[in-house]
Order: sequence, then C-alpha cells, then structure tokens
Amino acid sequence: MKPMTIGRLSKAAGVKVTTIRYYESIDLMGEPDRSESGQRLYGDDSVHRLSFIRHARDLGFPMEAVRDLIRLQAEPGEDCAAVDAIARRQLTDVRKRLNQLEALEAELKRMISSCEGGKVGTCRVMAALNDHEECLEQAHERLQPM
Amino acid sequence: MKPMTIGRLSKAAGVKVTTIRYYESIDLMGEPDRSESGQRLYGDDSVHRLSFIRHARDLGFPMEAVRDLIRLQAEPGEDCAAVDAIARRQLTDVRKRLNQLEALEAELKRMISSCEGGKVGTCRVMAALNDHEECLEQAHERLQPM
DNA sequence: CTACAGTCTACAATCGCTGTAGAGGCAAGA
DNA sequence: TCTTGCCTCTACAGCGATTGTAGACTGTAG
Repeated sequence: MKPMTIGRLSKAAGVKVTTIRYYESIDLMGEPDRSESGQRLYGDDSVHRLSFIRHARDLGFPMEAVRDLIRLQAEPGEDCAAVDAIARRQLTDVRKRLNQLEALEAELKRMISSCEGGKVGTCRVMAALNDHEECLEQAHERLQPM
Repeated sequence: MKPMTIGRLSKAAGVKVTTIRYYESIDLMGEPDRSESGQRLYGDDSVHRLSFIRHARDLGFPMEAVRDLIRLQAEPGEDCAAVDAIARRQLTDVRKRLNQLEALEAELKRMISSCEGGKVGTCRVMAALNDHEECLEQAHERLQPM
C-alpha cells in the first residue's frame, strides 16, 4: 500500500517514464503526490489508470476517445450508451482501415506476382508504380495513421 | 513542352504546392529550373516523378523505400530484384498490420456485443478495457502508424 | 564514501507534411 | 496605367504522440 516512484509505476504498468509524465502534462493523469524532495509518488490506482489508457491506445482508440472514456469511468452512474458509442465508432474506423489495407495488399500482390525478374527498366513493379491511372481509387484517399 | 509553374505542376500531379517544395527540401525532387524572377519551372518529367511518389506513398511505402525506388528508377540497367525486395517488404508489412487490425476488430466486436446496456459502472466494454490481462498479446506491440 | 541508477525540469527532435507571415510577381479588366 | 486578385517566394512554426536530450539533484547498495 506504500506509494511508488515513477520508475516503479512505469514497470508495473508497462508505460515509459517519459510517457507517464507526458500523460500528466496533457491532463490524462491527475497531479500525483510528491515526496519531500519533489519526486512523484503514485498508488495502485495509477497502475490501473495507466493500464486502462494503454489498453485503449493498443486498441487504437484516439486520444480524445481515451479522454472521454476516462471521464465516463469517473461516473459509474451514467448510462453506458456513451461508452458503447465510442467503441462502435472505433470499430467502424478499424473496419475502414482494414478495407484500405486489404486493397493495398491486393495491389501489392498483383504488382509482385507480375514481376518476372530482369532489369529495372522493364520491371512490372516499377511499371505499376508509374501507371498511377490503373490503381485503385480507394488508395487515393491517403491512409490515416493510427 | 513549355515549362510549368509549381501551381500547375501541383494540379497536374495532384500533390500540394507545399508538399512539392517539401519533397524538394528532402531531396526527393531535384532542384528545378527557375524563371528570371526566381519562380520554379518544371517539365512533364516532374509530373511523372511526383505521380510516382504519390502512388508509392498511397501504397504505404515508407519514405525511405520511395527514395530507394527513385534511385533505382534512375538506373534501368540494374537487376530488378532490389525493386521486388522493397515491394515484398512492404507487402509483409501491410500483412502484419492487417493481422493486428483484424485482432483489434475481433476484440472490439467482442467488447461491444457483450454490452447489454445499463450503467457505466457495470458496462462490459469498460470492464474489457480495464482487464488488460485478457486482451490479445498481439495488441501489445503497438501498431505502427503508416 | 563512492558509485550508480533513478528522478527532476525544460526543451529539442521525430515524421510527413500543413499553415503562417510578409514580401514580391504576373495576367486580366477598367 | 492602375488595380484587383491570385500565384509564388522564403523562412519558420505547428500538428500528435511521444521520445530523447542536457544538466542537476536524490536515493540506495556495497
């Protein structure tokens, strides 16, 4: 039950020290207690909170969604429809990216399988990259980073 | 056959003016000719080059790969195995991301379908986000942005 | 006591652009 | 010729989500 330093918290939650301080700076973590010498001191609830954030981030939730989820978590009496909506939005987003990636995979596969070796000048992969007309429309809206 | 300004090139290739200047600054495009007053002047080969870059980027090739492809393009006599290798690496990468996204989709779907409405305090989605133990190992290596 | 690992703050760097400010250039209409 | 209005120039700041750095201080084990 005794408080831990940021390094211990980091190991316990699997989140880097710098990232924890970053989360604090953007108000995802509340301000922690400090020791006499000014070192941050955390309780087990912080491990929990960080794990929650990390899990949500691993699932690809955008930072704003994580922020919303944390706010909702603080009010267990609220209707969970809001939580559901956030998760559904995220699922929609993941599916969109899946479709885009599948299209990319198909085109890459096609490009590669059409290559029969030889010189760069006659390479089908190069040709495919040059002829941007024949490429999929979907690919033209650039993929979003996570 | 007369040279075009950066704005025309931008429209012709579907790449923003600022992005063209950015590509120049990172040595993806050579230094263009200039008019007397200092404006950049491009030929049709620049449209081609930019389309190539854009297509490769649309396909998710990392900047370094694009740079390599351009270098290879300049030497049509080289063996195209190098081109093939870059494309294959990209395909592998896309497939890895596909797997990760599929895992995410599955977990999100599971989370959402287990929710039966009610309050945040008892919400299964929230519970799933809290219990990071039960989540897929794959998700733990964070997804790479494109 | 002496190492050495951990922590502190504040700020710079990353990537791939995008946006801004403030200046000058260019073609068409009045 | 003047004006309007868009285009272009350079140089630099900003984005998001961290990560890395420098330089100083703290805590602990041998």
